[in-house]
This record gives sequence, structure tokens and C-alpha cells, in this order.
Amino acid sequence: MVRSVDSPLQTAKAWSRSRRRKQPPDGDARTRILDAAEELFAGGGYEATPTARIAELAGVPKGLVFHYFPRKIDVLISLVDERTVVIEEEVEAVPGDAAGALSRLARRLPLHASPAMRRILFREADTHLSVRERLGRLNTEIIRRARFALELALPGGRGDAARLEAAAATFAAVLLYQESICLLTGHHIDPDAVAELIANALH
Amino acid sequence: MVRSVDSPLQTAKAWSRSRRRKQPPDGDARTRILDAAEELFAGGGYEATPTARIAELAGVPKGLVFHYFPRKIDVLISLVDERTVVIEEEVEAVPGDAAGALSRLARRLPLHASPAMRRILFREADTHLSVRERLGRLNTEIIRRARFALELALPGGRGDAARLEAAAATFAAVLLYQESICLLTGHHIDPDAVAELIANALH
Amino acid sequence: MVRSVDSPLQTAKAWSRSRRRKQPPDGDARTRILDAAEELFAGGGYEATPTARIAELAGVPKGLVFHYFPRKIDVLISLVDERTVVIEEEVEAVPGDAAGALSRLARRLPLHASPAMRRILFREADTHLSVRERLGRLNTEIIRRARFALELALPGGRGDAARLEAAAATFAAVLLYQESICLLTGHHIDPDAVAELIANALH
Amino acid sequence: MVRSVDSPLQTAKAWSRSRRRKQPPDGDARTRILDAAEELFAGGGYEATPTARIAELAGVPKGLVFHYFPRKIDVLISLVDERTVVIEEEVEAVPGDAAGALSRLARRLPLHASPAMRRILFREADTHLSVRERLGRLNTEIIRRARFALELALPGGRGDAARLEAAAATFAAVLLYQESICLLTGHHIDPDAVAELIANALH
DNA sequence: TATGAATGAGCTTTCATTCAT
DNA sequence: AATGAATGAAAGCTCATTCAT
Repeated sequence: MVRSVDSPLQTAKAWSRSRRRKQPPDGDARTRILDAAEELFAGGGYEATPTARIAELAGVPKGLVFHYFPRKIDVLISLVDERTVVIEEEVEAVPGDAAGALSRLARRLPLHASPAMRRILFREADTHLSVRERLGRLNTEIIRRARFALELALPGGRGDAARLEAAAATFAAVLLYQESICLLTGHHIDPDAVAELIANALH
Repeated sequence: MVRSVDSPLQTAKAWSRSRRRKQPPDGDARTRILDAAEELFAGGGYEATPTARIAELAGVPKGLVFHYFPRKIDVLISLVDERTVVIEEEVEAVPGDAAGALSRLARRLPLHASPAMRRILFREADTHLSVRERLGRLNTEIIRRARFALELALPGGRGDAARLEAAAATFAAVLLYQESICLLTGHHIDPDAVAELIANALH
Repeated sequence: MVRSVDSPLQTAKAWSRSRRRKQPPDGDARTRILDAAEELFAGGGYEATPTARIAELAGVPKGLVFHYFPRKIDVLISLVDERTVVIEEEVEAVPGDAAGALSRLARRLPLHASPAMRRILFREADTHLSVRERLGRLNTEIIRRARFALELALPGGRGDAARLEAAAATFAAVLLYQESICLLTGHHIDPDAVAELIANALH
Repeated sequence: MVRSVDSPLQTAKAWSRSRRRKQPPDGDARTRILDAAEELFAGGGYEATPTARIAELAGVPKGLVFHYFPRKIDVLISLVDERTVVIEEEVEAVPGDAAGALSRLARRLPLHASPAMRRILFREADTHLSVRERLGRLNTEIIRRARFALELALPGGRGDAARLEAAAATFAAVLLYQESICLLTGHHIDPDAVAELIANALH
């Protein structure tokens, strides 16, 4: 296994550290508003978060929120637009090592987003189309990559298409809801173990 | 695999049909309020549902909602208390057929709840402790059963404990979030295929 | 000073003891409702006391309150009607001892009412005519008796009418608001001392 | 006795006239809200006054009341905080004329407050701590001044401490509840007559 | 760009009162 | 007489949004 300094999934701390380096310490008003909204939406949910509290946490006057984001929903939309990126690119895969490929996928989700943004993505997907769409793209991309990794790793006709699809979808489900499950039920899942399990299943 | 008369998961229609038989067509006011809340909470979420709309849909005056449920949150709590039951009982398992046992588990979740209540359970778990606790119990129970089924099916020292745990947790994750994933991303997962996959993985 | 078993003003405890003797231990529903209302009105005020809490404290169903008292205000009116009696009778006075006569008046207010009812009488007088009227009668009666006592005690033309009137009114004010002042400001006033003071003033 | 330009107690009209001079005719919204609340609380009592009526009388939208005063009770608290001042300062006293000193005290209560605010202070003291505390301070201050005036006026060991205390407390009681008694029972008390009475009593 | 007062619709909740049983 | 479900007007309060400065 490739030595990895990072823990399998970037922690909240690591994330904010990496962003701090690129941004001015305080950020401009707009950034601070989005920062505040990110924290509050992740914590209590979009509906339960008044714009006034966003402004308060951001340290800006209430009116300024509506200067940058005409409607409250625009804060959420901008957050998802600007702070979650589904990376839909071709990946090079090493043939032969399915488990390793899946593990690598787990460690580097094709999603550029903070843990808070991941919560928001999952939690608000029900009610807001643009969020749902982004989540759908992420799911599709994970499945695509998992399928690709498994196809490459497993020579030829061995695994039939249906099984491969189920394996990829299962892995995607685990990756997507791993954090939620942990947060909600306290039950940790080790993606590496699942990767190995699934690779095994297709032999 | 045994052909099943039931569809893998009971549909919303089947559920309400089965309950209708046992209850008077209209039900008393309290029941109608809970019915309405179930529908609306599942549809738009707890926060976005005004009590007035619950009353309206239930065909009762606004005040009556608060006669039965002093606070709005009590409607949700009662709903979860009374309409979701996690079945925590011993199950007999047939040795040898891991995939079949998992499939059966998928077909009969140890949860007595309508599809709407399942949505509510998953969606509102973030914000309300009692809901989260119920979801946690469900997750634990599914894992327990899945582990039991796999242990029994797989003779002796073959699968080590960690792999077995990962397999059980993976299956639970898929079962729990299958409906959500489908609803949110449009991606169907066939629990039977996952069952077979996982059983395979442990050989 | 005449030996007195009673403390200058009957305390709350003494009052309820004396009433208990005359009434069945629990009382009928109507009585229990009035008991509860007396306690609650004295504690939090009429406006701030919901009828539901009266019923609850009385241990009767909510509907029964309205069976006996068609409107909420009727509870207050009945309370004042039945549980405060201004004793408007002739009193024999001993000539010569003005201070003693006033002290006796202080010790036996021409008012038959529990401490709680006295609070209610003073507190709700602003807003409810029937209460105000009762309080007015009490004030008038105290002044009448004080004037009578002072007239008798003080021979002839010595004190002019105006001074006598002021003395009587002052004594009435002290008696009426003594409890309130104590409750609100924590400042105790000794009616006996005031009696002596006023008697002195007219010599 | 010095003829006084002021009437013994400032009337409501005189009060508002004197304030009008210093303030713009309409005042800002917050002021108008407090003005309206002052009038309504004095008239019908705090509990019986809906915030909507305050807004209506103030000519501002309902929401603005809560912009300035997050809770209804904050209107009352602000009113008492800002519009009643207990003047706790040293007073110069002229030796020898006890009655005059008390009369002067009656004419200039150590309280800066409109007649309406005085009603509120006395009426709402029961239920709200901050109001009660203010009333307590006023009572203490009146007693302190009355005692001071009497001590100075009466040479040496003549009046013992207890009698002096009773006299001061009596005078305070009369001053405090004079208006209430008049309003409730229709019985006027002339503070000047009481002042003379009490001064007399200590000779 | 920045500010916070202003606005009013709509929310949860309270409550006196009615009424069928 | 006794009961508690039913009713709806009105209360306190929230909040997204507007707007003058």
C-alpha cells in the first residue's frame, strides 16, 4: 500500500489548514459570509439557519448578506457551486490491483469539498435541486471510477457486468454515506476494508 | 434463489393498503394528524412543514394539533416512537447460504415502518436526538443480523473478524441508504446482487 | 394591651387552618376550583393565570370550571363576592384610648379574607370593577372606624375635622398597603407603632 | 409655607408638556413605541396589552417592536430602566421645620417619572423583578429622606428611634400609595396634612 | 459598497370557550 | 353533574427581504 501521510479522508482540521494557506487570514466580507453559512448549514441545516445568524457569525451587517446573495437560497447555491467540485476526469489505473485502486479512490474522493460541505451536500440534497444534482454527479463519478478500476483489475470475462455494477454501486454507497453513518449512528466503516472485500468478491 | 411474492422492499402503496385494513377508514383526529405529518415531513422535511398545513391536510382545526402535541417537535417524536419499530429479536438462520440470508434480511428489514417513515428517519436524524437514536438502533440491528448470517454461513476460521465486520457494515450501509440514493441520485441498487457479492467476498 | 392569641394580622397558615375546620377536607369541585384560583390569582395575577391551570390545580377537568363559572372573570367575581366580606357594623369604642382602639382595628381588619384574597383584592382592583368596589368599601369602612375611634378618644373641639380625617385616612392607607409594601419592598411596618403615632399626633 | 408654582404632584399633562419641549414632536420609532407602551401599560396593565396594540398606537409595524425589544417584557424593563429614576442624593434640610420638610418631600418625590410610569411601577411590581427592585429603591429613599428630615427637625433625644422609623415608614406608605388609593377608592389624601400630622406626632 | 432600520407575512403557541356525550 | 375533545381568534415572536442613506 502506498504510504500516506493523510488519513484516508481529510479531516476537518487538515482541510481548513490547507485552505488558510491560500486565503487572506480574514477574507473579504463575501468569503466570511460563505464561511459562516458553511458552518451553520452543516451544523443545524439550511432551514433552521436564519440569515441574521450567518451575518452575525460572519461579523457583517445583516444587509450585506443580501447585497451579495439576493435570496437566502443563493447562499446555499453559491456554497455548493463554489465549494464543491466534482472532479470528472480520466484517471490512470494500475491493472491488477483492484483493492488498491478502490482504496486510492476512497482516499481521494473525486470531490473537492470540506467535511462541512460534504454534510451540506448530503443533508440538503432532498430539498434543493442544485444540491441534489451535484450529489448525483458525485455518485455517478464514483461509480464510474470504481467500475473502471475493477474492470481494469479483473481480466476479461470473469466478472459479469451486473456483478461489476453492483460492486461499484456498493462501494459508492459506502463512500458517500460513510461519514453520515458515523455521525448519526457512531458506527465507523473502514473504506480500505470494504475495498479489499469488494475486490475479493470479484475474483 | 427463492422467488419472493413480496417485492424486495414494500412499496408505499402496499404499506398503506396493509394498514388500512386494520384501521377505520378515517381514523380519529390524532391519527389523521399523524398521517398528515408523516406525509408532509417525508415530502418537504420537518422544518419546512408548518403545523397549519398539517392541520389542513388532516382536516382538523389548527388548535387541535397542539391539543394532542404540545410542541411541533412532539409530532415528530410521536411519529418516530409510534410508527417506527426496530425489531430486535433473535433470528433463525440457515447455515450455509449466506447470500440467501442477506437477501432475506434485505427483503425484511428489522424495521416496521412505512416508506414515508423511513424517509423521515433518515432525513431528520441530524437534528433530533430521538430520531437519531432510532436510526442508530436500526443500523446496529442490521449489522448484528448480517454478521450473524455470515458467521453461520461461513464455517469456522475462514473469514477473520475484521472482514466479517466490514462485510456486515457494508451491507447495512447499502440497505439503509439504498432508498435515499435512489431518490436523490436516481441510481438503483439491487440488494440481492449486493448480498451475493458480499457472500462471495467471504469465501 | 389586651392579650391576643392571634398575631396582629392573621398569617396565611392560621387562615387556612381556621377554614379547614369548617370545611370538608377536600371540598366539592366548585370549592376546589375557587381554592385553586385563589392561590394562582394571588401568585401570578388574574391575567397570567389560564383556566386550564386552575382546573389542573383543582384536580378537575377543564370543562367543569366553565360549568360553574361561565366566563373566566366569573371566577374572580365569585372569589371576591364569597371570600371577601367587608364588615360594616357598628363597633363599640372605649373612650379615651385612641391608640388602643386603632391597634385593635389593625388587629381585626373589618375584612374577612385570607391573605391570598387580600393580595387579589389589591392587585386586581385596577382592572375589574367589582373588585375595585369591594376595596373601596373596605377603605371607607376602615376610615369610618378609625375616625370613630379617634373622635371618641379625643374630647371635643381639640382636633379639628380636617386633621382627624387626615389621621384616619393615613391609618387606613397604612393598613391597606402594609402587606403589599412588605411583599414588594421587604419593608415591614408595625401597625401598633403607627397607631400610637397617630394617636399622639392628635393630642 | 412657600407657595409653590408646581402643584403638589405633577399632573400627567404637566409632565408630558415638560418632556415635549425637549424632544422632537414625533420622536423616533423606538421612542414612540415606549410612549405607546407607557400609556397602554398604565391603562390596562402589562399582561392585558398586546404588542400589536402598542405598535398600532405607536404607528409602527408590529415587527419593529421586536426589532427594538426582542421580548415583550423588554419593553417594560426598558420603560422602567429609562423612564423612572430614583434620585438618591443628599438633601439639605432646614432644621426646625419637620412638617415643611415632609411637605417638600411630598411635592418633590425623589422619583423622576411620569404619572403613567408611577402607575406602572406600582402595578407591575408584583410580577417583574426589575420593576419591584426599582419600587423598593424608591421606598427606601423616601424613608431615608423622611427620617433625615424628622431627625434634623426634632432636637436630640426627644423622639426615640422606633417612633421615628414608624413615622418615616408611614409617610412613605402614604406617598407611595396615595395615587393608587385615589384611583382605586376615590379617596383623596392630602400629603401636606399628613406631613403636619406626623410632625405633630413627634413633638 | 455598506448599514441597520423598517416591513409584514407567516410561524408556533396559547387560551377562553363550546359542545357532544 | 362531568368530561375532554374540539374550535378558532389572537397572542408573541421570527425572519426573509427591502430600502433609504
